[in-house]
Amino acid sequence: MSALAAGTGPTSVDDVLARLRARGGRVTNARRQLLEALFSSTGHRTAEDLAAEIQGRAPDVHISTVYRNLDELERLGVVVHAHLGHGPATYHLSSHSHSHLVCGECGVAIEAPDEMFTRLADDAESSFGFHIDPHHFAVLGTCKGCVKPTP
Amino acid sequence: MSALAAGTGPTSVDDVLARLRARGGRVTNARRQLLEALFSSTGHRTAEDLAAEIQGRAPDVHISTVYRNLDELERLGVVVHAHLGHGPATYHLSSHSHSHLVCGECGVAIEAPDEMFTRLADDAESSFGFHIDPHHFAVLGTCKGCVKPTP
DNA sequence: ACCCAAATGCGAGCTGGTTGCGAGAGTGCG
DNA sequence: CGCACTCTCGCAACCAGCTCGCATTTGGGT
Repeated sequence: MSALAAGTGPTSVDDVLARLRARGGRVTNARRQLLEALFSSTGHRTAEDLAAEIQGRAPDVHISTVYRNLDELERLGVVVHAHLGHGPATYHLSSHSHSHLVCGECGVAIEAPDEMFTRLADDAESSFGFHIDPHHFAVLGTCKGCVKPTP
Repeated sequence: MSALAAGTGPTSVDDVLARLRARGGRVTNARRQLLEALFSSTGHRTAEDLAAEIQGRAPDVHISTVYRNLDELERLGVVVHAHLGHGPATYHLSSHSHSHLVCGECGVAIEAPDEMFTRLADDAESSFGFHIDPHHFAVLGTCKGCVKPTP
């Protein structure tokens, strides 16, 4: 672990809002709603998904506001986004960050332990001086259940 | 290597055109141009890029035709596409297939030897029964030159 | 209570790619 | 060679997933 979250583990909605305020930011309804949506689930959420949940409670929070705030929270180190395939990006709290194995057939996303990547990381470092971030893009492949898809 | 290209190493434009014809497909100018563009370079080409080259010689080949033919060639096993980051997909002959390490700062794409992924592949297989395809999505990270970007 | 920068809602715009359609052109067959 | 069959093409419209400009609203320090 290194540049990942640099001591920025977000612990609660209020914690993040405080940090936002400390930075000169403001605590708005849209932000509180977004953070509540993010803290209330552990999974991979798309922006649209989050917007839909928020709009259930606060109908005129616009999706562009959701994008802007996800961006802002990402700059703050509170959330990260990852690409799990051809579809939309998924967002989650940086404290839940991990790598993914995504099945190209059925789309299932397996959360892989980081240790699985340490040897690849070492190799890339020693061969190319390249420091990998395995969290951002999923590794494509075929899952157990799809390995024999043609009946 | 296994499902990758199943004996389908394309050797020349005419070889592929013959295979296309054998399948009930037709040999058209757009297809010949596309194949020539693909065979004449080794790098990562975007659809737009290929279209531009083709349009230099055959101006009314439409980009949608390029997309459709890239698709078709992919189904044939002649080309593959890979995602090297947030931008457009890149296409190349399946015989040039390889993995990539892409720098999130400067965008450079390093072609990584497949052996670098064998241990990750083994781990994923034994832990999850998951068969990885490291060619399709690049691994993000930071390259040698960008590792100390803040002066 | 006042003020003003920060944030919002809204719609238009952008990139990358897909699709429906009618016209046109390869290819097998006679 | 010429016909017919159907594959493919060019085109424009469309779609997803974001992003941006702008006028308006609002949080919060004083």
